[in-house]
Amino acid sequence: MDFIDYLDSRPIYQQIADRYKQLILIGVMLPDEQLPSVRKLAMELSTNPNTVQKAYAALEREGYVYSVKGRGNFVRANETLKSKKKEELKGKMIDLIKEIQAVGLDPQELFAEAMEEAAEDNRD
Amino acid sequence: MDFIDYLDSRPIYQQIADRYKQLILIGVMLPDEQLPSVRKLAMELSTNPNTVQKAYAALEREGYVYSVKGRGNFVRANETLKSKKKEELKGKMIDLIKEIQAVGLDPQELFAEAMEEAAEDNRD
Amino acid sequence: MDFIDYLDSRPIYQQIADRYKQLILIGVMLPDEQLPSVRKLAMELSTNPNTVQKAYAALEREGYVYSVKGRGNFVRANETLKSKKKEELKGKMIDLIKEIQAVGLDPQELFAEAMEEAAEDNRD
Amino acid sequence: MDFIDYLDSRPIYQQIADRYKQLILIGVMLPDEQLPSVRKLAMELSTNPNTVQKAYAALEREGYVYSVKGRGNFVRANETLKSKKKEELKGKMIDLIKEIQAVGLDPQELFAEAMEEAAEDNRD
DNA sequence: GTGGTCTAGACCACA
DNA sequence: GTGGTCTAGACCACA
Repeated sequence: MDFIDYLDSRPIYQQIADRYKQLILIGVMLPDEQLPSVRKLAMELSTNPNTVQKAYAALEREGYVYSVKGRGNFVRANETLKSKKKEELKGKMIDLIKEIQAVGLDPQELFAEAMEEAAEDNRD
Repeated sequence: MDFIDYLDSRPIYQQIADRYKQLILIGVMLPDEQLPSVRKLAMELSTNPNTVQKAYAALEREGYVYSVKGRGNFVRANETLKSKKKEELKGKMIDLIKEIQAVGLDPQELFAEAMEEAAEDNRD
Repeated sequence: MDFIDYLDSRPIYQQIADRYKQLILIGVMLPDEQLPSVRKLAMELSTNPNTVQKAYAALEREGYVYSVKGRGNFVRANETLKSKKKEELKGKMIDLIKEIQAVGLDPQELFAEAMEEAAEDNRD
Repeated sequence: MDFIDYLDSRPIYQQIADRYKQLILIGVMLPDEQLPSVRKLAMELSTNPNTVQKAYAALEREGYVYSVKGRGNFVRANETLKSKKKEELKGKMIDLIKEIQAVGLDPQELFAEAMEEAAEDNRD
């Protein structure tokens, strides 16, 4: 259950937030389901409560969860979340496409090759 | 000629390195051509010489330039550079594809939409 | 009858107190009418009795109800209540007006626009 | 220059952020002007650098400043900021209007009285 | 020097 | 018990 990767260049609070975004978007965590308490998750991940707090604050700010004082953090009904995440990912894809074009390569070809390799990785 | 964008989230040394990588890959800078001296470029960009030094070090480490003590930095023959850059970009693309799949979206569809929007941006 | 909104940023005890203030001010609850017991209301709202207790204490402190030991909580005669609430709201309005002026906007114009939008919301 | 008010119910980081929002919106701080460094402002306000950091992070997230690693935080060109702030304030005004209507008072009348009193306060 | 992240630990409001 | 804020102090990347 330990999903912190110290080799990952993303800061810890970001990894935690990203992980929960994913769990919410794919429906593993359902609306109004409670997230682990700040302290409990900090213990489980052997990290500092402040770090978890920072992750939860980001999740609330971006509309993934709502926080009730004295009760805990809960998953928000995710009406628009998926399309928001899609826009975010599309933005990343556009940036990458431009970077590819900037050095004179063909995005379509590179995408196709990457899809193949990604499929191979998944088979492992 | 000022190619530093302070609104860009990449650190400055990274922006400088990326810019020269691009110039070399697309052939604007030719093999054995000399890069501006650290001091001169630092002046031109009104940035810290340490920063330019760091960018040049990165370029050398990644094989884009070679450095001659007391003479300066020069563009390497770019035989294998292009394929190396391609691998780097493919790696990024694979990561992004996995992120897209992780939230249950279709990479092919998202790529197609991103290509359209990137084309629109270029028309501006 | 459940008037707690977990998406509301106000703490729960505050929401309960505000709700009763409103019921009393508009005359739905009449002078000397008894409020539900702490336990009963806590059950109805599936919340903590401490929370209801805190709401009732606030109502008493602000003069909306009086408490009789061993009997319960009762609505106070609302002679001056309405004008007190009005002063409270006017205080909030003054703060908001000052905040609007502090950034160089026109309170009158903003108020007019807000009134229109509030009317639209009510039509829903 | 000390703009922290310990009697204010807003948290310190919020007060700092609000103060700079105001300075930027009314044009006291101009685009690309540098904010005091995190450490320096913390010293000036006798508060903790983390608290200032939190305020600056909020300002960046909301588009008021941009942050350059190793250089500092700078005011962003405020094209859309003013209209964003206006919407924020209008939202507050709408909430307040609804609260006024909920207890059967007349928002227009209360607004007029508040304007008068706000004017008196300013004369002090 | 600059900003950003993190730990350890305290304290408060709230349920 | 819960979340939120804050202090003190360390450490890292970057300019």
